Amino acid sequence: MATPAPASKLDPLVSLCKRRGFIFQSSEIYGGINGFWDYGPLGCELKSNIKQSWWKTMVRTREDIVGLDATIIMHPAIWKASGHLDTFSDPMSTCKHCKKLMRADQTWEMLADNEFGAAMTELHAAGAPELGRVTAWCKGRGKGIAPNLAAVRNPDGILAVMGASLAGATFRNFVSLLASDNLVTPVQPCPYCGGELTEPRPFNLMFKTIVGPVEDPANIAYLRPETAQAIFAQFQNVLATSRQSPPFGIAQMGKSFRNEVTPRNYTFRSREFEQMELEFFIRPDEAIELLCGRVTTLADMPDLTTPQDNWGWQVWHTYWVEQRLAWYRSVGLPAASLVPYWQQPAELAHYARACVDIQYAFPFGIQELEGIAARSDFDLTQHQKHSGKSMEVFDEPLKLAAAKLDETARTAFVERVVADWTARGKGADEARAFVAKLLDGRYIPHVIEPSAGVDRMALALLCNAYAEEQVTDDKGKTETRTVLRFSPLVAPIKIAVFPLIKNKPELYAKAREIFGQLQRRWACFWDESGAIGRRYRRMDEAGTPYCLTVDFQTLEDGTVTLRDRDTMQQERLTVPALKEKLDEILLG
RNA sequence: GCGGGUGUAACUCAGUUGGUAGAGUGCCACCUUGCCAAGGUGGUUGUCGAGGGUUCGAGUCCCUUCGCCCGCUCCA
Repeated sequence: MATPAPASKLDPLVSLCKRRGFIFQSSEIYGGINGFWDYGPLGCELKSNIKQSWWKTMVRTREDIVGLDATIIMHPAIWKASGHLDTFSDPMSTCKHCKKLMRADQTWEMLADNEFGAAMTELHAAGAPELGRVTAWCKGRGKGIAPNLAAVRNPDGILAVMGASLAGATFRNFVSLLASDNLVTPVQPCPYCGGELTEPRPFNLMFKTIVGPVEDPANIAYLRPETAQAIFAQFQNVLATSRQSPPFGIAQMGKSFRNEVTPRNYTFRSREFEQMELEFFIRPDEAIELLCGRVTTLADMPDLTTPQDNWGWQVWHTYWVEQRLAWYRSVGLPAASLVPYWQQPAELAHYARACVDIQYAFPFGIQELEGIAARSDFDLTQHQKHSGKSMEVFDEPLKLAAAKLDETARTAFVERVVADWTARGKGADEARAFVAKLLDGRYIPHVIEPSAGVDRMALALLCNAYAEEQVTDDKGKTETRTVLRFSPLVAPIKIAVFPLIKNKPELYAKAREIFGQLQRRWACFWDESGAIGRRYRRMDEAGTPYCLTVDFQTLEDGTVTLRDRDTMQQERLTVPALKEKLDEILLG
């Protein structure tokens, strides 16, 4: 009867993370709090290295992306405009029988779409439903289709009493009565099994707070559920001050908050988490056509290494997928562990033209690290509508290009765009207004959004790095060596410095001197206690790629030994040579 | 939110029919040590997840609650 709990595949890693100081449970001394995690001494270095690498790759080493650091709490209207206030706060119901959770406002629609609903419609359509037919169905097919419907569970008892009230009932009332155990109060039926649904409960996935000391509903604000909206809200300010114009991007890292229904899988789905997001603003394809004559699409098999003026949104989107994959590889996730997933058209949000998830093969399943969405001009348009402020850019080259068109070419272009838009289900008036602006050099930029999770990346790196290996010593004794094989680029500690023996003052002093030098460049760790082998193994568990040991030969010729974490081999080299070597490796 | 499992030292775990908590590892100090969890000596650690109840007495039995893990919903 007592089935043993299946062990989590993450358990050994969770244990190591606590033991070595990577990750602790938040508020542990008070019993913890669900969905929140703290990063200890090694964990915060790891996270910091991830973020630094991202920032360097995305912002510092590019001329077309600039940074932003916006607040976590913003004007609540932002979340109205973005759609979060509506989509993040659906009332939900749970079926008391089959335990499924669903949006309360969709239960009737779901019912209408399935076999259960069809059967109900048929029975109800008889006008004044005949008890006999209803009873027959409940005793027959109903058992398979809606096993938890009250009338199916107790057809004779319930239906006998209920006959009168069923006559003349509306469809919903009819079904609701059949779902009712007490025969009187209609209950919401579960579209999956006919069971009774709970009262709709508000499910707000956004954290609410109050701005100012007065606890008044008028002062309600939200902790941001994503960092990206601030980028849109500050779009015009950045545009005006950064001397950038599309194509260009705005990058931001920071905390976000979601009241997740089920925080699970260690830090993977946390309620407070950190994101690294880019909004890369591009010209609409119609503008590219005016500027370059035609739009480059994936069908042209473009070279994706260097951005080109004639790229359309599709090429930009794929470019960013490639760029992001390259970054994951560069910080140590093997290409084979990364699984890009192209969302099917039916899965896309209504505003998205394409979305690729970059997934990692976690021990608990293949899960998303980053989503790269082509969001068209949806977000900026929303903010323009809600704020009343223009989100357009003025594009001088575009205006000049448009001015060169003669009357026939101009008309042809307009008609082509209108035809294209109406074919995609948009209004002709809307299309004409867009073209008119475009010919004047004005448009709302489209956007490609690579949005990555810092904590998820940290977890992926930990999972990827974790290894237990069997090592056999000189005496033939075999034991397990636990090692975190981080790329040196993200390793919390880059190099540890040991005096071979601590009770020889000259040796000790020399080691301290070298440690002092190295510390100015990299995250270093000093360890003088215990045998040398033990110190090496301690650093293996911390994922430190190099250990430097100062011995008696150091005093003679200035060389030290450098021990490699992965091969456990040593090489002897001078301190300047070592600095050069590490610089080469750690510059990335 | 629902169901199942689980919670004892920093980590891994033992703890009998209820009788007042232990092992290994780690960690710290000293000695020893010329390079892979070496040896010796000494030391350190617990609201037994929390709260309540039953009892003369609860880590152990009952109730409540919280966290974690495993399954249903979410997508950074």
